[in-house]
Amino acid sequence: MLDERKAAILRAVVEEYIDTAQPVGSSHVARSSRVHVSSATVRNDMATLEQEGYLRQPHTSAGRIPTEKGYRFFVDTLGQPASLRRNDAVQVRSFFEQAHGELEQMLQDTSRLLGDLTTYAGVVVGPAPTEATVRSVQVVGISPTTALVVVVLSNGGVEKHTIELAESAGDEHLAAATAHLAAHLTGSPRPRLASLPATGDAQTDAVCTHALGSLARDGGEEPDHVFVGGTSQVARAFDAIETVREVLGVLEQQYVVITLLRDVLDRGLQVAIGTETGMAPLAECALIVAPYVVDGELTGTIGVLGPSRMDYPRAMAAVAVVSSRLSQRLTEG
Amino acid sequence: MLDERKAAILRAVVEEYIDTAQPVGSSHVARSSRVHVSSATVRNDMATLEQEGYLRQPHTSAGRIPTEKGYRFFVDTLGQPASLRRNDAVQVRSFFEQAHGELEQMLQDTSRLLGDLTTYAGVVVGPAPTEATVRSVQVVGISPTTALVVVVLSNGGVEKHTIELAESAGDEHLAAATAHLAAHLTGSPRPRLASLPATGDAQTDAVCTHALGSLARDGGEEPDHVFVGGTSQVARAFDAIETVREVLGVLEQQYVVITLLRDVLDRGLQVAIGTETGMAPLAECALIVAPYVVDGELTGTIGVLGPSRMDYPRAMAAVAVVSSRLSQRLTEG
DNA sequence: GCCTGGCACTCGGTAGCATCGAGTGCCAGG
DNA sequence: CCTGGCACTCGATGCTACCGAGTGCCAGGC
Repeated sequence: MLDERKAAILRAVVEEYIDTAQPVGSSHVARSSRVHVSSATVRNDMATLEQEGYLRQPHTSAGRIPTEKGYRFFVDTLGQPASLRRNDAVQVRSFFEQAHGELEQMLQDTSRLLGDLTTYAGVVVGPAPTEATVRSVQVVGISPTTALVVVVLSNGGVEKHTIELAESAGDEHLAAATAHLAAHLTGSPRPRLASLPATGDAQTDAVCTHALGSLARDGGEEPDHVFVGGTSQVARAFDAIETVREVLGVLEQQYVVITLLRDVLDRGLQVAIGTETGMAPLAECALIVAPYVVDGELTGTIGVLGPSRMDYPRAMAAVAVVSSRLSQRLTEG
Repeated sequence: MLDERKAAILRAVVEEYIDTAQPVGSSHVARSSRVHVSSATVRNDMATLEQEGYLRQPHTSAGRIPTEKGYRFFVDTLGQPASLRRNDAVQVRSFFEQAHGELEQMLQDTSRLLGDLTTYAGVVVGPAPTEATVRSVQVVGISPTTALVVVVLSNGGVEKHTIELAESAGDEHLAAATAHLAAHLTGSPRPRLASLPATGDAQTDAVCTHALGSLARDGGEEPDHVFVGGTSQVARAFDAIETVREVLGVLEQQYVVITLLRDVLDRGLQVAIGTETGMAPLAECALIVAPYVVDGELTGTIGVLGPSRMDYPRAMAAVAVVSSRLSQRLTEG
């Protein structure tokens, strides 16, 4: 479609623009080592590239800026994926070596790691709790009339739900309920809506009903956890404060972020540029996503959100490495 | 200290500046209904107020802007606390009526509520886990060589820690460890570093040691949870993008945020203005804090971070109401 | 003695204008 | 088909003039 020289010129423009954020003129490209033709020739080719929609001019007598199509071409023809810089690789390694503690905390930290590596915003969507099976159920009394239902899932996730008991239930009822729930739920998928056979004891049954109800209610609609790290990077990545506002506004809406990442991934994309994200406020952004996998099962998504003039090779390398290391870390336990 | 008229003028300047973000001239103040003197008189008083450090001029021949001392005076003489607007009150009420589910999720949502109410950034510091006593301990096997230690605390918090077992321990050992740990830890404060008497079974002891070690390690240094809502509001509150970057940078550092709120509260302040926060990047900010209380015990802190020209009455009302409703909600279970 | 109207002065912001230069499109020649 | 050359465009920069909101100060009046 594009001959070799035009492709090289386009690539040079994209790279230069990513680097400087300034419209790129023909002489810059001509001087760049890759192309050995005069600036006049570059001008002609650039005019063609503009006609074909890869470049655009902010105004006459200014240099060129890549369009979405231009970035898309650049990304699609990147050749073999870049590897991380040495420093970044060290940072990733040491992060995962010392990562420990709660899953949520680790995912939160991972989003921050992504932000640090790329200087854009890092996003991590937690494992979907509904896909795991129940490993353990326990009802713990907190006060005379409240109890906590703690459910441990096979993927290492823990859910807790506060339930209120109309009349104070004794410890023996809680214990009976724990046993009853454990007997019927362990090994099955996380319940959304279900009922259990009666135990014969009214109080115990009441506790079980409350517990199940709370599991179904909260879990059914409860969104997956989303962690966003490096929001201040967003303010650094854009000059226009209005853009910063819009992007931060999007990142604040957990549900939107989840949907966004899912959609992009579902369309089989690794990179979504500008309108490809499907969100108007992200017109000047690009999003890089990758799934992560626990025990061979696709569980969550990570991503990086930056300006469309982001350093794609570097960001893609970072996302790839982090998703693979995260999968590995979560799989091994 | 300040005679009645000067105080009124100062208040008028502060209010006008909060409203318009423009330096306030003497004629504006004179026209404002509160003061019935000529602009010349106002000018004289404003000159005095400037000498005494309550106001400053961005440059000669411009209006006046409040200094930190000016804001401080304004806040200190606010009289009886404002109450929420009708809409806001409704929003708070409905929020706490439908609040349910996990504690973390609720605190997260609360930070967002604070952001929405005030149009600044809302901050919630979770209950300190170390102050609670252990209600229940359970060891659950996840894979042959990994297990999850789940600890339920008396304040409704749940901690989980992944531990890796050198050699695969059978379910019976996990059960024995659960029983052993439960027997010795239930009712005591969350362990930081402790050892248990041996059970006589080597494998069970190994599990217990791992579990305790992980509790001590992760919990000891693990910071409290911090939730920040409404970061995009920060971008709306300041014109200078550089300020936005700095403030967002601060809000990203969980540890810094915790320390900040604690410090302010420890100094007995309800409002910290500019340098009173003790943080250079927050020179143009103001912070409103309030503790919240569960079962009569001081557990966490909420706050609002905005520009020093924030709408203090409104923000203070929001923080007061939310902290009280949150306390109530958490106390009743 | 304090307030007020009046007046000269300051100085940031805006508009108009000339200049500069990076960049373009196009053309004729090798 | 590439290239050097040339006329042209137009945002950015710098300068000047001007406007007006705002100030400080002073003299007069209640």
